[in-house]
Amino acid sequence: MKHASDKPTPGSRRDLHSVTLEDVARLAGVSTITVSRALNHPEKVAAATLEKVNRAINQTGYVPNLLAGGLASRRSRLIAAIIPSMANLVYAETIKYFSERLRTAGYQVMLGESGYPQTSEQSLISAVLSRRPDGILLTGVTHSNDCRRLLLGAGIPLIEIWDITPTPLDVVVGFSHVQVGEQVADYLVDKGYRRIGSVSADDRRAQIREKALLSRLSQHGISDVAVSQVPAPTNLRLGRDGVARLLDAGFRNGVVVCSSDTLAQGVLTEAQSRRLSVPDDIAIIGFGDQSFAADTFPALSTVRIDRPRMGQLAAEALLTRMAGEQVVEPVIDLGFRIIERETT
Amino acid sequence: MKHASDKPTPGSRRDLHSVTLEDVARLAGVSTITVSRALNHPEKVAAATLEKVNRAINQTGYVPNLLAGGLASRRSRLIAAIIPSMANLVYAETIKYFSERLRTAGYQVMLGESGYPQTSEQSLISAVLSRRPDGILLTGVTHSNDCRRLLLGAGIPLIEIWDITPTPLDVVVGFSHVQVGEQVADYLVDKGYRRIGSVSADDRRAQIREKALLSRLSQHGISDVAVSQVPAPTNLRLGRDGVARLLDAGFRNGVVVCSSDTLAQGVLTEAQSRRLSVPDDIAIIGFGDQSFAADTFPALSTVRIDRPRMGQLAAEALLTRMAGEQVVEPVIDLGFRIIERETT
DNA sequence: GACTATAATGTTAGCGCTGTCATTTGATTT
DNA sequence: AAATCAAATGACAGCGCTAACATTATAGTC
Repeated sequence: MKHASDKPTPGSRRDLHSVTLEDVARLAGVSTITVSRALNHPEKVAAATLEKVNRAINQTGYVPNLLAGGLASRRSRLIAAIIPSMANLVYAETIKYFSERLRTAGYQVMLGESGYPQTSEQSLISAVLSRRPDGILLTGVTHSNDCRRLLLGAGIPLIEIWDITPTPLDVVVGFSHVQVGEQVADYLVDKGYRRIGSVSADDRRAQIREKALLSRLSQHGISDVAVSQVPAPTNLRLGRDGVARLLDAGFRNGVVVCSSDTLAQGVLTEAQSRRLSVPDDIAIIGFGDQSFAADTFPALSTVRIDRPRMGQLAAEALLTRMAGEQVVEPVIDLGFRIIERETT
Repeated sequence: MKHASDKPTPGSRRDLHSVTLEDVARLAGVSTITVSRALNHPEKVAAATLEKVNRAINQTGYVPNLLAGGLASRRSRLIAAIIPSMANLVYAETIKYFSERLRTAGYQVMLGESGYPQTSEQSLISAVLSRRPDGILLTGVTHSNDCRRLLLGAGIPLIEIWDITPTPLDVVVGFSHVQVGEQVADYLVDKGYRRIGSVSADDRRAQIREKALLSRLSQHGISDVAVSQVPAPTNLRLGRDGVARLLDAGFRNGVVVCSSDTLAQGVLTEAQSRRLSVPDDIAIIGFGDQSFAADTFPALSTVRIDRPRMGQLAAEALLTRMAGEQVVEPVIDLGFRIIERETT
């Protein structure tokens, strides 16, 4: 028997929340299923009944229990989004648009961070799946075999983003990091740069871009590229330190390719602190076109990814798949654009 | 009997996941409750049985269903954290430490963003409560009456952060924004500054700091403070524009107080673009001591909030409350520290 | 060796909701 | 007026799990 103490102290196990559908139904003088319908399929309920039910809901302060609802209907209305890190705004923006679209469709997005080395991606995915999400958004296209098995086994729609692959688990929305590296190489050579340096994070996609950059540069006859690797996640300090190594080794009058705008801003800062003129003494190109890139001084040249669109398209694709339909084009290449501003 | 088609197409409604406790129990030759115990209270199960069960779990690829578990046990092992915006790294870091601690205790943290004007905080909280979290972290201490009612009615532990109040809903971990404003005023006056400007976001806590700043300054006999308000969330551009208004109105040889480090970085950038020397022509102080603050050029003076500690203490308090215990000190003032670097 | 304490496991009854199918009601048709 | 149909509502079972109690096996006591 639940026993009420005088004060509804939060944390007391006496679940004030246990206003259930049944309580509402009783008050409204209808059956529980009618209340359920009033909530989930109001069009199937007579207007007068609907009103009675709504009044009862307000009176009781009823808050539906989606654990129960999800269990019964096998639809949790939960979407899991797995990103490397919340601390990287590059992902945050995609997720923002993704969530926004899904929220309007009645889903809640739950975030999972895969960037923690302590917990394996495998156990993250397990934890996430135990909430029985209706769909999953994954950042990146590389997954261990165990993860693939888990994910595929869940039998729910899977969207991969931030990369592209001819063989997605289900649907992929992204762009080619190889192409980014190559086009940046072409762009820089085209602009007349011959001395080229790279400050790049050690994460997989940054490495792919760098590798593609280097290989394309060597096709252009440039093979003595100064490379400085820094650990992900990136920050101003890492950019400064990364370019400092290059500079201290004599790098000058060239362009530094950075694997993120944050790194690029660090490079810019270091250049300023050494009274180097940008882009004359040292040119810089970033990656991501984050909001601050246009507003640094001088304004940062970078590679623009349409992150809002990535989030929206991912959401649309997921919605389509969750409706049980096939997506017309399961591999969506968003492309990218080199934005020339003042640092190159 | 589950029937596998050739390809386990994700999205097909045939729930491959429906490996249940019962399947595992049958395979292991025990009852379902024993499997449940092996998972949740392994110390109560004989070692040999535990091994049998684990083998069966691996063989079947069983993934627990926390919707069912949560419904039955009335413990979802879910914590909701409500922050104004993911896009603000100031919150992200607190949340990071908060989540980390809770993860080790077996909880998952679900994020909710309250910063979206479209959806009311009220409906956000409703949505969140419908997942029956075991606890909630709230950013800020100001809530509408409806929200208070909802939150208190949920009967779960509530932690408020990023501010302080003598009357928390349950437990609050934060610091006094009024004190920040006052101490910054004292510090600047003490340093000899007499011309003072403010570039501040229009969010509640920033406004409190600004108000306290102004009122303390006027106690010091300084009342002609140039104020420039910008909309939250802040970014570099807003900082530049905000200070530009001040500068264009003739502000010079003074210090600009910013409501965030991001804004301060924008001010710094604008100063650079105008070839103003910092701190001589214009001094700057930020707020937050985000990771980049120490690495700008010149390095940014700011107000340090111990965000990791805020997250950890919030987690500890929540854990204590969820264990049914009372927190010794329900109002935890973390304080803050003015960090003098090179811009003041 | 009968008796008690303890550890290990099982049985039963829901948790709060929704899918499915059944029933009732009133309107429409012929 | 009987037959037909759609709209509105309800009864019932069960989603997958665990709390609470019941039972059985094992060890410890005198």
